[in-house]
Amino acid sequence: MIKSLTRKQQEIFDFLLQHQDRFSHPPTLEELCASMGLKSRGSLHNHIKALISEGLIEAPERKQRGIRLTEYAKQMINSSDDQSALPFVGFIAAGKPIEAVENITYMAIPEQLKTQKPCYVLKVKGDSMLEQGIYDGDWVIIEQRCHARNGEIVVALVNKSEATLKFIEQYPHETLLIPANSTMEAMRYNPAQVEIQGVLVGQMRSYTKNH
Amino acid sequence: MIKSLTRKQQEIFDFLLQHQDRFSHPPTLEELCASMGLKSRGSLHNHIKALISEGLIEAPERKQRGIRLTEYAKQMINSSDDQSALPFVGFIAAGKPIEAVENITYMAIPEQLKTQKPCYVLKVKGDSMLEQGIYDGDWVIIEQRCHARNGEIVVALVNKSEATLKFIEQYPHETLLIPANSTMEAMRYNPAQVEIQGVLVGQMRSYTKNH
DNA sequence: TAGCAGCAGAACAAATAAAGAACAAGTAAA
DNA sequence: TTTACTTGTTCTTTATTTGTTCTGCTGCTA
Repeated sequence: MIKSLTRKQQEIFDFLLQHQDRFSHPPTLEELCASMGLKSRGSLHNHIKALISEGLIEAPERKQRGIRLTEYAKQMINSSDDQSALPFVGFIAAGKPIEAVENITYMAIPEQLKTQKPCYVLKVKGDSMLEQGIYDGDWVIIEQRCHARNGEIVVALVNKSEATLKFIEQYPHETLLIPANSTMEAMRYNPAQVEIQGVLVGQMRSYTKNH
Repeated sequence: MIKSLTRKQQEIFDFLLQHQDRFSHPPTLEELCASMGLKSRGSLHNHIKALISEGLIEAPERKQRGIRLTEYAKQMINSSDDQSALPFVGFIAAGKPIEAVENITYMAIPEQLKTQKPCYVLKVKGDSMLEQGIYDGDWVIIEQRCHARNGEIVVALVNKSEATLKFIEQYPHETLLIPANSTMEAMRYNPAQVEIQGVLVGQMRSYTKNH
Protein backbone atom coordinates (compact mmCIF):
# COMPACT_ATOMS: atom_id res chain seq x y z
CA MET A 1 0.00 0.00 0.00
CA ILE A 2 2.48 2.59 1.13
CA LYS A 3 6.01 2.25 -0.03
CA SER A 4 8.33 3.81 2.44
CA LEU A 5 7.02 2.31 5.65
CA THR A 6 9.00 -0.22 7.58
CA ARG A 7 7.37 -3.41 8.77
CA LYS A 8 6.73 -2.11 12.23
CA GLN A 9 5.38 1.19 11.00
CA GLN A 10 2.97 -0.63 8.73
CA GLU A 11 1.95 -2.80 11.64
CA ILE A 12 1.15 0.19 13.82
CA PHE A 13 -0.74 1.91 11.03
CA ASP A 14 -2.82 -1.21 10.39
CA PHE A 15 -3.61 -1.42 14.07
CA LEU A 16 -4.84 2.15 14.10
CA LEU A 17 -6.98 1.54 11.03
CA GLN A 18 -8.59 -1.54 12.48
CA HIS A 19 -9.23 -0.09 15.87
CA GLN A 20 -10.16 3.46 15.05
CA ASP A 21 -13.71 2.87 16.22
CA ARG A 22 -12.76 0.99 19.33
CA PHE A 23 -11.19 3.98 21.00
CA SER A 24 -13.61 6.43 22.48
CA HIS A 25 -10.69 8.83 22.72
CA PRO A 26 -7.73 8.88 20.37
CA PRO A 27 -5.15 6.59 21.97
CA THR A 28 -2.15 7.98 23.81
CA LEU A 29 1.35 6.69 23.25
CA GLU A 30 1.10 4.76 26.49
CA GLU A 31 -2.06 2.98 25.40
CA LEU A 32 -0.61 2.22 22.02
CA CYS A 33 2.48 0.77 23.66
CA ALA A 34 0.31 -1.58 25.65
CA SER A 35 -1.61 -2.60 22.54
CA MET A 36 1.53 -3.20 20.53
CA GLY A 37 3.31 -4.98 23.37
CA LEU A 38 5.99 -2.36 23.87
CA LYS A 39 7.38 -1.12 27.14
CA SER A 40 8.75 2.24 26.10
CA ARG A 41 6.97 5.27 24.72
CA GLY A 42 10.23 6.49 23.27
CA SER A 43 10.51 3.51 20.95
CA LEU A 44 7.00 3.88 19.70
CA HIS A 45 7.44 7.57 19.17
CA ASN A 46 9.98 7.02 16.42
CA HIS A 47 7.45 5.04 14.43
CA ILE A 48 4.83 7.65 15.11
CA LYS A 49 7.11 10.34 13.75
CA ALA A 50 7.56 8.35 10.57
CA LEU A 51 3.82 7.92 10.12
CA ILE A 52 3.25 11.62 10.70
CA SER A 53 5.75 12.57 8.02
CA GLU A 54 3.95 10.20 5.66
CA GLY A 55 0.78 12.18 6.31
CA LEU A 56 -1.08 9.15 7.62
CA ILE A 57 -1.66 10.20 11.19
CA GLU A 58 -1.69 13.46 13.06
CA ALA A 59 -0.70 14.28 16.59
CA PRO A 60 -1.20 17.91 17.49
CA GLU A 61 2.16 19.19 18.57
CA ARG A 62 2.89 18.70 22.21
CA LYS A 63 -0.82 18.63 22.93
CA GLN A 64 -1.91 15.62 24.86
CA ARG A 65 -4.72 14.73 22.57
CA GLY A 66 -3.65 11.34 21.34
CA ILE A 67 -3.00 9.89 17.92
CA ARG A 68 -5.49 10.31 15.10
CA LEU A 69 -5.71 9.13 11.54
CA THR A 70 -5.68 11.86 8.92
CA GLU A 71 -8.55 12.29 6.50
CA TYR A 72 -6.13 11.16 3.83
CA ALA A 73 -5.58 7.89 5.63
CA LYS A 74 -9.28 7.31 6.14
CA GLN A 75 -9.83 7.89 2.45
CA MET A 76 -7.46 5.04 1.65
CA ILE A 77 -9.77 2.50 3.23
CA ASN A 78 -13.10 3.60 1.91
CA SER A 79 -12.51 6.00 -0.93
CA SER A 80 -15.15 4.57 -3.22
CA ASP A 81 -18.15 4.08 -0.97
CA ASP A 82 -19.37 7.66 -1.10
CA GLN A 83 -21.90 8.05 -3.87
CA SER A 84 -22.34 11.73 -3.28
CA ALA A 85 -18.71 12.61 -4.05
CA LEU A 86 -17.64 13.99 -7.41
CA PRO A 87 -14.08 14.20 -8.72
CA PHE A 88 -12.34 17.56 -8.74
CA VAL A 89 -10.39 17.30 -11.95
CA GLY A 90 -8.80 20.68 -12.56
CA PHE A 91 -8.98 24.35 -13.44
CA ILE A 92 -10.73 26.10 -16.28
CA ALA A 93 -9.59 29.51 -17.49
CA ALA A 94 -11.06 31.09 -20.58
CA GLY A 95 -8.80 30.49 -23.57
CA LYS A 96 -6.55 27.84 -22.10
CA PRO A 97 -6.81 24.08 -22.09
CA ILE A 98 -8.23 22.63 -18.89
CA GLU A 99 -5.43 22.40 -16.41
CA ALA A 100 -5.71 18.96 -14.89
CA VAL A 101 -4.83 18.58 -11.23
CA GLU A 102 -2.21 15.98 -10.41
CA ASN A 103 -4.08 14.00 -7.74
CA ILE A 104 -7.79 13.90 -8.30
CA THR A 105 -9.66 14.57 -5.09
CA TYR A 106 -13.32 14.00 -4.37
CA MET A 107 -15.79 16.53 -3.05
CA ALA A 108 -19.08 15.78 -1.37
CA ILE A 109 -21.72 17.47 -3.51
CA PRO A 110 -25.37 17.85 -2.49
CA GLU A 111 -27.94 16.13 -4.70
CA GLN A 112 -29.44 19.46 -5.68
CA LEU A 113 -26.26 20.58 -7.40
CA LYS A 114 -25.79 17.63 -9.72
CA THR A 115 -27.73 15.44 -12.12
CA GLN A 116 -28.30 11.76 -12.65
CA LYS A 117 -25.63 11.77 -15.34
CA PRO A 118 -21.88 11.64 -14.71
CA CYS A 119 -20.60 14.94 -13.34
CA TYR A 120 -17.27 16.43 -12.37
CA VAL A 121 -15.96 19.55 -10.66
CA LEU A 122 -13.76 22.32 -12.05
CA LYS A 123 -12.38 25.44 -10.44
CA VAL A 124 -12.84 28.67 -12.35
CA LYS A 125 -10.00 31.06 -13.14
CA GLY A 126 -10.98 34.44 -14.51
CA ASP A 127 -14.00 36.66 -14.72
CA SER A 128 -15.69 35.73 -17.96
CA MET A 129 -18.93 34.67 -16.24
CA LEU A 130 -18.89 37.50 -13.72
CA GLU A 131 -22.38 38.78 -14.43
CA GLN A 132 -23.79 35.32 -14.09
CA GLY A 133 -22.50 35.19 -10.54
CA ILE A 134 -19.57 32.90 -11.26
CA TYR A 135 -16.38 34.39 -9.87
CA ASP A 136 -12.71 33.70 -10.00
CA GLY A 137 -12.06 30.83 -7.60
CA ASP A 138 -15.57 29.40 -7.67
CA TRP A 139 -16.14 25.71 -8.26
CA VAL A 140 -18.50 24.61 -11.00
CA ILE A 141 -20.21 21.24 -11.33
CA ILE A 142 -20.30 20.05 -14.92
CA GLU A 143 -22.49 17.34 -16.37
CA GLN A 144 -20.51 15.37 -18.86
CA ARG A 145 -22.18 15.51 -22.28
CA CYS A 146 -21.36 16.57 -25.81
CA HIS A 147 -24.45 18.49 -26.81
CA ALA A 148 -26.33 21.43 -25.35
CA ARG A 149 -29.39 23.56 -25.85
CA ASN A 150 -29.08 27.20 -26.76
CA GLY A 151 -28.67 29.38 -23.70
CA GLU A 152 -27.01 26.76 -21.55
CA ILE A 153 -23.62 27.41 -20.03
CA VAL A 154 -21.10 24.91 -21.38
CA VAL A 155 -17.49 23.87 -21.12
CA ALA A 156 -16.46 24.25 -24.75
CA LEU A 157 -13.23 23.17 -26.37
CA VAL A 158 -12.34 25.49 -29.22
CA ASN A 159 -9.99 24.36 -31.97
CA LYS A 160 -9.20 21.32 -29.87
CA SER A 161 -7.00 23.44 -27.65
CA GLU A 162 -8.77 26.20 -25.75
CA ALA A 163 -11.32 25.38 -23.08
CA THR A 164 -13.77 27.98 -21.88
CA LEU A 165 -16.94 28.39 -19.84
CA LYS A 166 -19.56 30.34 -21.77
CA PHE A 167 -23.19 30.61 -22.79
CA ILE A 168 -23.69 28.80 -26.07
CA GLU A 169 -25.89 29.64 -29.06
CA GLN A 170 -25.82 27.16 -31.93
CA TYR A 171 -27.08 27.91 -35.43
CA PRO A 172 -26.71 25.90 -38.64
CA HIS A 173 -23.63 27.73 -39.84
CA GLU A 174 -22.37 29.40 -36.71
CA THR A 175 -21.74 28.74 -33.03
CA LEU A 176 -21.58 31.63 -30.58
CA LEU A 177 -19.81 31.53 -27.23
CA ILE A 178 -21.03 34.41 -25.09
CA PRO A 179 -19.38 35.54 -21.86
CA ALA A 180 -21.42 37.03 -19.05
CA ASN A 181 -19.17 40.04 -18.77
CA SER A 182 -20.06 43.20 -20.62
CA THR A 183 -16.42 44.09 -21.12
CA MET A 184 -15.95 40.98 -23.25
CA GLU A 185 -17.44 40.15 -26.60
CA ALA A 186 -19.17 37.09 -27.96
CA MET A 187 -16.98 34.81 -30.06
CA ARG A 188 -18.23 33.43 -33.38
CA TYR A 189 -17.02 30.09 -34.66
CA ASN A 190 -17.64 27.54 -37.29
CA PRO A 191 -19.63 24.76 -35.59
CA ALA A 192 -16.83 22.32 -36.41
CA GLN A 193 -14.41 24.34 -34.32
CA VAL A 194 -16.42 24.00 -31.11
CA GLU A 195 -16.65 20.79 -29.14
CA ILE A 196 -18.94 20.66 -26.11
CA GLN A 197 -17.43 18.86 -23.15
CA GLY A 198 -20.09 19.41 -20.56
CA VAL A 199 -22.89 21.59 -19.27
CA LEU A 200 -22.96 23.68 -16.12
CA VAL A 201 -25.37 22.31 -13.54
CA GLY A 202 -24.07 23.79 -10.29
CA GLN A 203 -21.77 26.35 -8.76
CA MET A 204 -20.16 26.75 -5.33
CA ARG A 205 -18.08 29.39 -3.59
CA SER A 206 -16.12 29.46 -0.35
CA TYR A 207 -15.86 32.66 1.66
CA THR A 208 -13.13 31.40 3.93
CA LYS A 209 -10.45 31.69 1.26
CA ASN A 210 -8.31 28.81 2.32
CA HIS A 211 -8.43 26.90 -0.91
CA MET B 1 -16.17 12.94 17.65
CA ILE B 2 -14.92 16.37 18.50
CA LYS B 3 -11.36 17.22 17.77
CA SER B 4 -10.30 19.77 20.27
CA LEU B 5 -11.54 18.27 23.51
CA THR B 6 -9.21 16.81 26.08
CA ARG B 7 -10.02 13.40 27.46
CA LYS B 8 -11.62 14.68 30.62
CA GLN B 9 -13.68 17.18 28.68
CA GLN B 10 -14.87 14.42 26.38
CA GLU B 11 -15.70 12.30 29.39
CA ILE B 12 -17.82 15.02 30.94
CA PHE B 13 -19.54 15.73 27.66
CA ASP B 14 -20.32 12.06 27.18
CA PHE B 15 -21.78 11.95 30.67
CA LEU B 16 -24.03 14.92 29.93
CA LEU B 17 -25.16 13.31 26.70
CA GLN B 18 -26.04 10.05 28.36
CA HIS B 19 -27.83 11.60 31.28
CA GLN B 20 -29.60 14.49 29.66
CA ASP B 21 -32.94 12.80 30.20
CA ARG B 22 -32.31 11.64 33.74
CA PHE B 23 -32.13 15.08 35.24
CA SER B 24 -35.42 16.81 35.69
CA HIS B 25 -33.40 19.96 36.29
CA PRO B 26 -30.00 20.58 34.75
CA PRO B 27 -27.38 19.42 37.25
CA THR B 28 -25.41 21.74 39.51
CA LEU B 29 -21.64 21.74 39.45
CA GLU B 30 -21.69 20.01 42.80
CA GLU B 31 -23.82 17.18 41.49
CA LEU B 32 -21.64 16.84 38.43
CA CYS B 33 -18.57 16.69 40.64
CA ALA B 34 -20.07 13.81 42.56
CA SER B 35 -20.92 11.98 39.35
CA MET B 36 -17.45 12.43 37.94
CA GLY B 37 -15.74 11.60 41.22
CA LEU B 38 -14.27 15.03 41.79
CA LYS B 39 -13.98 16.91 45.06
CA SER B 40 -13.69 20.46 43.84
CA ARG B 41 -16.12 22.52 41.85
CA GLY B 42 -13.27 24.68 40.65
CA SER B 43 -11.66 21.79 38.79
CA LEU B 44 -14.86 20.87 37.06
CA HIS B 45 -15.59 24.43 36.13
CA ASN B 46 -12.53 24.64 33.93
CA HIS B 47 -13.80 21.75 31.85
CA ILE B 48 -17.22 23.31 31.68
CA LYS B 49 -15.70 26.50 30.36
CA ALA B 50 -13.91 24.55 27.66
CA LEU B 51 -17.12 22.83 26.59
CA ILE B 52 -18.91 26.15 26.42
CA SER B 53 -16.28 27.68 24.18
CA GLU B 54 -16.60 24.65 21.92
CA GLY B 55 -20.28 25.45 21.56
CA LEU B 56 -21.35 22.12 23.04
CA ILE B 57 -23.09 23.30 26.17
CA GLU B 58 -24.67 26.52 27.32
CA ALA B 59 -24.62 27.99 30.80
CA PRO B 60 -26.46 31.28 31.19
CA GLU B 61 -24.21 33.47 33.24
CA ARG B 62 -24.35 33.01 36.96
CA LYS B 63 -27.71 31.31 36.75
CA GLN B 64 -27.84 28.26 38.92
CA ARG B 65 -28.67 24.93 37.35
CA GLY B 66 -28.01 26.41 33.97
CA ILE B 67 -25.98 23.76 32.19
CA ARG B 68 -27.69 22.62 29.01
CA LEU B 69 -26.62 20.90 25.84
CA THR B 70 -26.58 23.04 22.73
CA GLU B 71 -28.80 22.21 19.78
CA TYR B 72 -25.57 21.62 17.94
CA ALA B 73 -24.51 19.05 20.49
CA LYS B 74 -27.82 17.22 20.32
CA GLN B 75 -27.58 17.22 16.58
CA MET B 76 -24.20 15.54 16.78
CA ILE B 77 -25.61 12.43 18.38
CA ASN B 78 -28.03 11.46 15.66
CA SER B 79 -25.97 12.63 12.73
CA SER B 80 -22.59 11.42 13.89
CA ASP B 81 -22.47 8.86 11.09
CA ASP B 82 -22.57 11.47 8.37
CA GLN B 83 -20.10 14.23 9.08
CA SER B 84 -20.40 15.94 5.75
CA ALA B 85 -24.12 16.73 5.92
CA LEU B 86 -25.48 20.03 7.17
CA PRO B 87 -29.09 20.81 8.03
CA PHE B 88 -31.14 22.89 5.62
CA VAL B 89 -33.19 24.92 8.06
CA GLY B 90 -35.13 27.45 6.01
CA PHE B 91 -35.32 30.55 3.86
CA ILE B 92 -33.88 33.98 4.39
CA ALA B 93 -35.39 37.05 2.73
CA ALA B 94 -34.24 40.53 3.58
CA GLY B 95 -36.58 42.08 6.12
CA LYS B 96 -38.51 39.02 7.17
CA PRO B 97 -37.87 36.55 9.92
CA ILE B 98 -36.15 33.37 8.83
CA GLU B 99 -38.81 31.11 7.44
CA ALA B 100 -38.12 27.75 8.97
CA VAL B 101 -38.78 24.70 6.90
CA GLU B 102 -41.11 22.14 8.44
CA ASN B 103 -38.96 19.03 8.02
CA ILE B 104 -35.29 19.76 8.30
CA THR B 105 -33.38 17.99 5.55
CA TYR B 106 -29.67 17.41 5.32
CA MET B 107 -27.42 18.33 2.44
CA ALA B 108 -23.99 16.88 1.70
CA ILE B 109 -21.62 19.81 1.78
CA PRO B 110 -17.98 19.66 0.65
CA GLU B 111 -15.38 20.36 3.29
CA GLN B 112 -14.20 23.45 1.47
CA LEU B 113 -17.52 25.20 1.92
CA LYS B 114 -17.80 24.90 5.67
CA THR B 115 -15.77 25.39 8.82
CA GLN B 116 -14.95 23.37 11.88
CA LYS B 117 -17.67 25.14 13.80
CA PRO B 118 -21.39 24.33 13.62
CA CYS B 119 -22.91 25.32 10.29
CA TYR B 120 -26.31 25.26 8.66
CA VAL B 121 -27.82 25.97 5.26
CA LEU B 122 -30.32 28.63 4.23
CA LYS B 123 -31.91 29.39 0.88
CA VAL B 124 -31.83 33.00 -0.25
CA LYS B 125 -34.90 34.90 -1.38
CA GLY B 126 -34.31 38.27 -3.00
CA ASP B 127 -31.52 40.18 -4.63
CA SER B 128 -29.90 42.13 -1.83
CA MET B 129 -26.52 40.44 -2.32
CA LEU B 130 -26.71 40.44 -6.11
CA GLU B 131 -23.38 42.15 -6.73
CA GLN B 132 -21.65 39.74 -4.43
CA GLY B 133 -22.74 36.89 -6.67
CA ILE B 134 -25.47 35.64 -4.37
CA TYR B 135 -28.72 35.30 -6.28
CA ASP B 136 -32.32 34.60 -5.55
CA GLY B 137 -32.61 30.86 -5.01
CA ASP B 138 -28.97 30.27 -4.03
CA TRP B 139 -28.10 28.31 -0.92
CA VAL B 140 -25.77 29.82 1.64
CA ILE B 141 -23.77 27.98 4.27
CA ILE B 142 -23.72 29.85 7.57
CA GLU B 143 -21.37 29.34 10.47
CA GLN B 144 -23.28 29.66 13.70
CA ARG B 145 -21.78 32.43 15.81
CA CYS B 146 -22.85 35.64 17.46
CA HIS B 147 -20.01 37.97 16.59
CA ALA B 148 -18.35 39.02 13.36
CA ARG B 149 -15.55 41.14 11.99
CA ASN B 150 -16.23 44.22 9.92
CA GLY B 151 -16.67 43.37 6.27
CA GLU B 152 -17.97 39.87 6.83
CA ILE B 153 -21.34 38.86 5.46
CA VAL B 154 -23.68 37.95 8.29
CA VAL B 155 -27.14 36.71 9.03
CA ALA B 156 -28.38 39.54 11.23
CA LEU B 157 -31.57 39.70 13.23
CA VAL B 158 -32.82 43.28 13.48
CA ASN B 159 -35.18 44.32 16.25
CA LYS B 160 -35.58 40.66 17.12
CA SER B 161 -37.87 40.24 14.15
CA GLU B 162 -36.28 40.84 10.75
CA ALA B 163 -33.53 38.58 9.47
CA THR B 164 -31.29 39.66 6.64
CA LEU B 165 -28.08 38.71 4.85
CA LYS B 166 -25.74 41.70 4.58
CA PHE B 167 -22.21 42.99 4.94
CA ILE B 168 -21.70 44.25 8.48
CA GLU B 169 -19.72 47.21 9.79
CA GLN B 170 -19.71 47.63 13.54
CA TYR B 171 -18.70 50.84 15.31
CA PRO B 172 -19.05 51.81 18.97
CA HIS B 173 -22.34 53.66 18.53
CA GLU B 174 -23.59 52.34 15.22
CA THR B 175 -23.97 49.13 13.28
CA LEU B 176 -24.28 49.25 9.50
CA LEU B 177 -25.86 46.55 7.39
CA ILE B 178 -24.80 46.99 3.79
CA PRO B 179 -26.40 45.20 0.83
CA ALA B 180 -24.35 44.33 -2.25
CA ASN B 181 -26.85 45.89 -4.58
CA SER B 182 -26.34 49.46 -5.72
CA THR B 183 -30.07 50.07 -5.91
CA MET B 184 -30.36 49.54 -2.17
CA GLU B 185 -28.95 51.61 0.65
CA ALA B 186 -27.02 50.73 3.77
CA MET B 187 -29.10 50.54 6.93
CA ARG B 188 -27.91 52.21 10.14
CA TYR B 189 -28.86 50.81 13.52
CA ASN B 190 -28.15 51.11 17.17
CA PRO B 191 -25.83 48.16 17.99
CA ALA B 192 -28.41 46.87 20.46
CA GLN B 193 -30.92 46.43 17.65
CA VAL B 194 -28.74 44.06 15.68
CA GLU B 195 -28.11 40.49 16.72
CA ILE B 196 -25.66 38.41 14.69
CA GLN B 197 -26.88 34.87 14.11
CA GLY B 198 -24.16 33.56 11.84
CA VAL B 199 -21.50 34.34 9.27
CA LEU B 200 -21.46 33.41 5.60
CA VAL B 201 -18.82 30.82 4.78
CA GLY B 202 -20.11 29.28 1.54
CA GLN B 203 -22.57 29.62 -1.30
CA MET B 204 -24.09 27.20 -3.83
CA ARG B 205 -26.32 27.48 -6.86
CA SER B 206 -28.14 24.96 -9.00
CA TYR B 207 -28.59 25.58 -12.71
CA THR B 208 -31.11 22.80 -13.19
CA LYS B 209 -33.91 24.77 -11.56
CA ASN B 210 -35.79 21.87 -10.05
CA HIS B 211 -35.63 23.05 -6.50
C1' DT C 1 32.71 -3.81 9.05
C1' DA C 2 28.99 -0.07 8.66
C1' DG C 3 24.24 0.82 8.54
C1' DC C 4 19.55 0.13 9.65
C1' DA C 5 15.49 -1.21 12.30
C1' DG C 6 13.97 -1.82 16.66
C1' DC C 7 13.67 -1.64 21.85
C1' DA C 8 14.39 0.16 26.67
C1' DG C 9 14.95 3.62 29.74
C1' DA C 10 16.19 8.29 31.55
C1' DA C 11 15.16 12.97 31.50
C1' DC C 12 12.65 17.13 30.34
C1' DA C 13 8.92 20.41 29.17
C1' DA C 14 4.39 21.27 28.23
C1' DA C 15 -0.29 20.07 28.74
C1' DT C 16 -3.70 18.50 31.67
C1' DA C 17 -5.98 17.75 35.97
C1' DA C 18 -7.08 18.34 40.81
C1' DA C 19 -7.79 20.63 45.24
C1' DG C 20 -8.77 24.38 47.93
C1' DA C 21 -9.41 29.28 49.13
C1' DA C 22 -11.90 33.30 48.28
C1' DC C 23 -15.54 36.04 46.38
C1' DA C 24 -19.90 37.46 44.19
C1' DA C 25 -24.30 36.56 42.47
C1' DG C 26 -28.30 33.95 42.95
C1' DT C 27 -31.85 31.55 45.93
C1' DA C 28 -34.63 30.48 49.66
C1' DA C 29 -35.95 30.78 54.36
C1' DA C 30 -36.94 33.65 58.43
C1' DT D 1 -36.74 43.02 53.99
C1' DT D 2 -32.91 40.82 56.09
C1' DT D 3 -30.29 36.77 56.65
C1' DA D 4 -28.21 32.43 55.72
C1' DC D 5 -27.09 29.30 52.46
C1' DT D 6 -26.14 27.59 47.81
C1' DT D 7 -24.08 27.97 43.49
C1' DG D 8 -21.09 29.79 39.84
C1' DT D 9 -16.68 31.87 39.07
C1' DT D 10 -11.81 33.03 39.53
C1' DC D 11 -7.34 32.25 41.22
C1' DT D 12 -3.21 29.95 43.06
C1' DT D 13 -0.74 25.91 44.08
C1' DT D 14 0.48 21.24 43.43
C1' DA D 15 0.48 16.77 41.18
C1' DT D 16 0.07 13.78 37.28
C1' DT D 17 0.04 12.53 32.51
C1' DT D 18 1.76 12.85 27.99
C1' DG D 19 4.76 14.00 24.02
C1' DT D 20 9.40 14.49 22.92
C1' DT D 21 14.40 13.97 22.76
C1' DC D 22 18.62 11.36 23.79
C1' DT D 23 21.61 7.74 24.80
C1' DG D 24 22.79 3.06 24.74
C1' DC D 25 21.90 -1.61 23.53
C1' DT D 26 20.64 -5.74 20.39
C1' DG D 27 20.14 -8.22 16.29
C1' DC D 28 19.98 -8.35 11.37
C1' DT D 29 21.84 -7.55 6.66
C1' DA D 30 24.35 -5.95 2.67
